[in-house]
Amino acid sequence: MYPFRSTEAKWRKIWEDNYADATPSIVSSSDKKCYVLEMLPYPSGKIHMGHVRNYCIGDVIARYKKAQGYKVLHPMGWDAFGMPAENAALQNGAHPRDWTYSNIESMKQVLLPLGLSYDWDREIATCSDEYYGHEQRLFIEMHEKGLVYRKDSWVNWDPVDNTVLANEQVIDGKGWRSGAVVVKKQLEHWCLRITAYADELLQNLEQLKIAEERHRGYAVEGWPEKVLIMQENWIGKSEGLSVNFEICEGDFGEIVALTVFTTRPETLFGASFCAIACGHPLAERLAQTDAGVAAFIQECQRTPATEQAQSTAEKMGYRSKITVRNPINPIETIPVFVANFVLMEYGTGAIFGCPAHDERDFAFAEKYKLPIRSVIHGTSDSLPYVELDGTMVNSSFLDGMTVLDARKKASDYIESLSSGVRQTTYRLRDWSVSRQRYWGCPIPMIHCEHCGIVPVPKEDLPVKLPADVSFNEPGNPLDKHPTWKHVKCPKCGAPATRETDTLDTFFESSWYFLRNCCPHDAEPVNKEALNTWMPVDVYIGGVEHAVLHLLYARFFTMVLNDLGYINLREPFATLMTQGMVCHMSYQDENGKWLGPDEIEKDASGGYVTKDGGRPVIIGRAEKMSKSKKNLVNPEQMVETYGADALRIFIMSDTPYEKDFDWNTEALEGAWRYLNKVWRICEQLCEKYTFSSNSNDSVNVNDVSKGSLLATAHKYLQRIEISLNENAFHKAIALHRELTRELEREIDAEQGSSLSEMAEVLKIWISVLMPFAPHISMEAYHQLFKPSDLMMHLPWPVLRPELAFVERVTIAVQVNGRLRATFDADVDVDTSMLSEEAQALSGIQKFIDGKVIKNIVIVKNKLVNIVVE
RNA sequence: GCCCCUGUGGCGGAACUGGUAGACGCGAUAGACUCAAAAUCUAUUACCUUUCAGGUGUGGGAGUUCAAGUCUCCCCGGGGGUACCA
Repeated sequence: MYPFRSTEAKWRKIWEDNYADATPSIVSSSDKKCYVLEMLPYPSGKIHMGHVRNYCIGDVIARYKKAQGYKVLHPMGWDAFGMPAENAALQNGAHPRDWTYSNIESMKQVLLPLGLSYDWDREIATCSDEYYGHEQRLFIEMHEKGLVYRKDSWVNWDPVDNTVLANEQVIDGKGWRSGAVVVKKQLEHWCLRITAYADELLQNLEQLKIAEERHRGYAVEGWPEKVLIMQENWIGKSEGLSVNFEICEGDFGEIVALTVFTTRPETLFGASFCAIACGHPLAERLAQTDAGVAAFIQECQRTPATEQAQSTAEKMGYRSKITVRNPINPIETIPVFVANFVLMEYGTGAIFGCPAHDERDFAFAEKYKLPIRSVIHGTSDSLPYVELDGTMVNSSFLDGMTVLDARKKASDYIESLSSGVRQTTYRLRDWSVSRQRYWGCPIPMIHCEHCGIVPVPKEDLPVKLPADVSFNEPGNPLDKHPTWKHVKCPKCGAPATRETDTLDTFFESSWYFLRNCCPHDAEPVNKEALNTWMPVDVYIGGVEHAVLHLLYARFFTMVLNDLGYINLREPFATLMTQGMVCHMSYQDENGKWLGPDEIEKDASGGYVTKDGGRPVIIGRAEKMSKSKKNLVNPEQMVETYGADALRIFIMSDTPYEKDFDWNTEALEGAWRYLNKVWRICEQLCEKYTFSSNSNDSVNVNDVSKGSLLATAHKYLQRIEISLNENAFHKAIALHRELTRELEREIDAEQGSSLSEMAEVLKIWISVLMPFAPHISMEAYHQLFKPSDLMMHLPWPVLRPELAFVERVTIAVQVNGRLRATFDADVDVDTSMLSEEAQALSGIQKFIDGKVIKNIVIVKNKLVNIVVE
């Protein structure tokens, strides 16, 4: 039995004592680097299987790259600010700092036994004054650049706790802790001008599709398509035209025209109505004189304000008494509706409707019997026709043009009339970073009655959080602190107050990957270190960060480039989003979640509750969560089966990007496999004595075809391919096949020479090392007894001439059905294949007495004989 | 609603540019070893039949092809994102 406990402890100690995973320095330009990074965890106190999966993926890549001779940067840190620390303070009186640091410590005690190759010397906790002090300096420099500003806008406000709540903390319109009805409150807060980068954030998505080859040495997918699409939608750029429709009747004071925004100016000739939002100034004016409009607006306001209710509400409109004139087609006037589906917040709060080419407008026109006039002759006659291929019709001077040409021409025309301007709108909003919370980075600003807002002088940084705070009163402890906020104005010396808002925790995670390159530098970042290590070559994390974190981090990189700190615009060359770790969940007949320890098998093999034998409903595998009681504790698994077994298991069976179904029996299978590996090693140690410097490789000419060494190289080649495409589960499957080949040779007692066997075993053990490092190191040392202790194993050098396949199996089909196979030399002449196939006895009976119409021969693959 | 992904044995999943479907693992069945159990090893494991052989099979239906899990069209199921964005 493989003594995994002692072996794993032994190797962890060796690695630790020898700083085996210290980040190497890059000395020459020929050094290849690889920066492997996993999204930094929040120190909640528990390491769960999702973390384990995330870090195992990163570690396999880091170790593989290291073995291949890359200089690898593989750091770990803690995203340590945030609300849970304050909630803990409220619940059990622990200081957020103590709570956070003790969680970090306990999580680290679970991570260390996994044998992850982190350079712990670079560990960062974002709540350290050192880290957030640098962050404050970046904030001030952004302020100097005009990228930070104060803004008045609406926030979720809990009137009992006197605090802003995040959207996630508003449940059914009530504060999650106080239960008070959350109100919208207008508040001054700090914003980052991310919209200034909207265009670049959007445009660069294109280049993120493919990772630049120089970072990996082979072509590889950059970012997953779905993440790129999500970011694109989030930024939501639309280019169009705002057009003024002259109001034909009535006097509305300063309002003489209705301005609408459109992305389809080419369809202006198809306009048959305009619609405005209930909150539009014109609607309010109309309501004063038109009781029908007023009643309609009231009716709309009865719909609950939740997004859910609004989006499912029926689309309704009310036809006002006024009409407007379409500037492109002034001989016609069209009616104006007040409509519940037009949003005041987007565009101008007014639209024109072209029913023939927009689904919603079409439905609206049918409902209110409005004209539907097609202006695009497209590839289909059914309406609405929303495609863009086609030619313009019924559109005066646009007739005959393509849609895109007409769009340009119509826009030019409207602009020449001064009836509108081209306009680009974005869905992306500036990033509000103020939080009325204690456990965050203090915003380094001072409010002075005389000088206004004054940044804290850089030499006074960091602005440290006070340790002595009370959570007994509601509201922001910083604001309530007796002394902390009172300072002198750095400019005029008059009494002034500190900003008591702290930064959103996404701020810390927006630049930690840069700090990781130079965690001990006196400056926020060190340009040379960034030039060396950035970009992150492989970034691994959950898809839930597809938009916010990854967008903010990209934004920061661009800003830090503009501030002169770094020489690149995009921080992450490749992004890998791993799937969730799921587990079977159980419920009783009342829907109460049951843990595995609360159920048992009954006589018929079904599950019942231990308590009372009530029936148990077995749910599908769901994401592990405390509430569903389907958690599996990683610590316990390492204790029972060892780190290597857990590592190899979690990388097996399922592609990394898909959800992973936990299965403790299969983990046991991985444990059995490692025991087998160990048993084989023990046998080999008895049988062979390898000289410690048996590094001379076997001459190719001395290796016989079909020998184990040739087989090992074939597997090495396939394993490399699998690893290069991040198909870790396939690499493990191939290793198991190779193990079987090795066992077969041992059983057969046949003949690889000593040096052949040495090379075979080096391949066999070294390719296992990224997955199961402890057992691999131990096995290697037992077998080869190197004179100096090794910290890592080098990746075996593939010998393509040995990996070359000499014999292939040819499939023989008759009329496309497989009837036989035979072996042939690779690349044998096609006519030979044909003859041999027809001569096979198993084939004769299918072709005897029939006319052969055709024979399809695919070299090295198959012969298909077509008869009759 | 729209967009994206996905559908292969009891289960997780393999299958390079269309070319032997089910690698590898889990589970299951039988056997060996054992006083017995565990561990280990061997064999079988898509389905059906008249089983030294043949037929059917990759959600369903059509099509292209000598050949379709793979390509095209239609339909159905599952998952995710997003939402009146003009």
